[in-house]
Amino acid sequence: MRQAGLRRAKRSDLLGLPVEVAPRLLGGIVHTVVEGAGVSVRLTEVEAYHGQGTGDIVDPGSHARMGRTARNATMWGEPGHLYVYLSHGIHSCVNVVCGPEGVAGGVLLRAGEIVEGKDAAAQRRWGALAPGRSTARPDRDLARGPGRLGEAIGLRYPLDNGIDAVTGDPWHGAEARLWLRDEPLTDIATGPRVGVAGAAGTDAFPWRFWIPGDPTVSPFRWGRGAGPIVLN
DNA sequence: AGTAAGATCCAC
DNA sequence: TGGATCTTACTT
Repeated sequence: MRQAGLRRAKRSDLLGLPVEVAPRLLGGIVHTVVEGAGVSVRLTEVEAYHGQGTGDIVDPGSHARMGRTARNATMWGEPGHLYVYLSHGIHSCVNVVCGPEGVAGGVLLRAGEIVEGKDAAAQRRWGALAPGRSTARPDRDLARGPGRLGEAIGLRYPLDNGIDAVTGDPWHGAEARLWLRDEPLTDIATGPRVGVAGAAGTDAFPWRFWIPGDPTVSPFRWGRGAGPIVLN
């Protein structure tokens, strides 16, 4: 795969704080080959997550906020690997690990546009079109949301957790490669993270980054039971 | 050992 | 708006 204006990510590209790395991933591409099917997604929405000891303040919305555990171990490892976790018992969500080894951090891939392998992605997402469903789902929904993106590119918890997206080395029969823009985007929107409880999901942590106006960006919804925090 | 909540999605 | 579905982490 060769894309104009893009280059393969180097591990050093991902050494910084997640909140600094996240916007540089926008417009980049994650390419996977899983069970023989290649799919590429152009990233349009991401979120930064730190950890205990990462940056000036602890990120209360991070899986790594309490320190290293078996679950979040990948977040503490070498940058450029993918931290894949199970959300709500159903969805495999994907992060690009960043920060130096020994420091927790990652960027959640929240949404993107499938630019290669749409048929394979649609098969994974929806299978054969269900009888009685007359209209095909729009391409924009293939990877519009972190659970949908993970399913579209075929990465699964726990099998693919830890796969290296810098080298692209095979990992349990799958491969993943990360491409970055030669020139990072400059027109980027930021705001509070989606589905994150408490102060971590407010403007106190404007760590969601997206490409303004892109139709594949997920719709913003306040977390369940939460609402906008109105300051006096 | 029991339980509550979770970086979500979909249909009603 | 609520149910699915299961892992993790915290409580007893």
